[in-house]
Amino acid sequence: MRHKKFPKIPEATIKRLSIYNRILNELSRDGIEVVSSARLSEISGLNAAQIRKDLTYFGEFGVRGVGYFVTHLRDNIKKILGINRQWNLIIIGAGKLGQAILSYGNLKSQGYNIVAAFDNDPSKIGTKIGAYNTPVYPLTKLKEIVRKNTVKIAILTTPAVAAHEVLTMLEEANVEGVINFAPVKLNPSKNIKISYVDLVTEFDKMVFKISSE
Amino acid sequence: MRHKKFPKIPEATIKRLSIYNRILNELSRDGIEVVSSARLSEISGLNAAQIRKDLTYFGEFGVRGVGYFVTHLRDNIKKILGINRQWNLIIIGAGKLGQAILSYGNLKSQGYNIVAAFDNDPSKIGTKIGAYNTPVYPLTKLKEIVRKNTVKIAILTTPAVAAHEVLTMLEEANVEGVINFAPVKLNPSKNIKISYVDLVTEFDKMVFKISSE
DNA sequence: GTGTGTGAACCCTTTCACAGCC
DNA sequence: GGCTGTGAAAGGGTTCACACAC
Repeated sequence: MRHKKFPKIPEATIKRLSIYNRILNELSRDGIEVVSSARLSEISGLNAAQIRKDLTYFGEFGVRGVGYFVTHLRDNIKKILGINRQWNLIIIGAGKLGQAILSYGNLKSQGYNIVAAFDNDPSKIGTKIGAYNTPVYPLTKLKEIVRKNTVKIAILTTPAVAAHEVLTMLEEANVEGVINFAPVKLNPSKNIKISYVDLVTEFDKMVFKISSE
Repeated sequence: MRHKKFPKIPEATIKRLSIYNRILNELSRDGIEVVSSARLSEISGLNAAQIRKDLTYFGEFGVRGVGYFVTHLRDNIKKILGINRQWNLIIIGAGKLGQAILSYGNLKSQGYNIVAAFDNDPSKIGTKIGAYNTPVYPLTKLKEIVRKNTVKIAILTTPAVAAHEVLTMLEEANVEGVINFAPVKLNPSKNIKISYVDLVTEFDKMVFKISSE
């Protein structure tokens, strides 16, 4: 309900806000207090007008003739994205990719807290894995742990064949969003958000770029 | 040089070709010989007209009133993308994420062969890591191994601070493309292709979607 | 009849150019 | 003077609708 007052925000704008947030964090760490859209353009490689337009979808954060105050803008972007607080996540599939994500410090430092991993491999259940010793549970515990930790987002790193079955369980547990690393289109029955991270297509795109010139 | 005869192909079309390839592989495995754009639309969730338009950028692969012959179309897409052969890759950064990619069977099965990993951690150098026992070398060996294996694509999974330094070395070794998992914009000096895989932005986008309704 | 191939229409996003404000 | 905010223009990509081929 919160942002429906902002109509028609391009998907790409959201992605760029996330990038601005990262850059502003770095500028803030370096003690820089004010930044212009021209400077942000240099750092990000994005068009300066685009940066200004992205920001004005959500308000007027800049000062004419001056620029943007770094921490003020950063804090506002965090609020807009909804990342001005911790998010509890779970991960389904404790294979290699799952373990890599569990150990990925950049998520932790951005407020993403993976509270549990799920797998059906009996040799994994009951152990703690990854850099932050995340406990591994069987999928029968899914509903309970989602409720206890108010988990809204699940990361799916199972093999493709298992993905749909897991999706049904996630829907039953009232998870609201799934970040899907399995190379299959998911067909959610409920109003659940799905996003796709597809590594093979990234490699294929790179091969095309290289091969086509 | 090969595809410059095809003018102005949307970036998104290339990504979809990769998806069509995956779906056609599955259809082929299931013994299905002919498929219509309507059926591909059901499977992929993409608009049928879009699918037809994507394909006609590169030729006329279909038969009116019939559809597309699965293996014929699949083989043509592979040729268009340049994935009708093996590609030797290297990975820089033998941390958790690097190891996960090294062990990711979907890349292997699509003809991506990671021949070596590079890291500066002395305790890793000389060992073999991941599901396919990939050898780990110091970065001083980069040029030699790239040349010996005709490597054109590198995967970058170092921490952000190291990324630029590594990029320079990759340029000197005449690598043509970099798939960058480090959360920094790279500024290549030579004509090297860079693509970005940014996990944190994916999570931020999902949080926005969930928070904004 | 059926399903592709495709110009035209539509829609969305980016970029320009400058008015407006510090 | 300098930099933001923003209508207007340009640019790209998607979808429609139907002619055309089997």
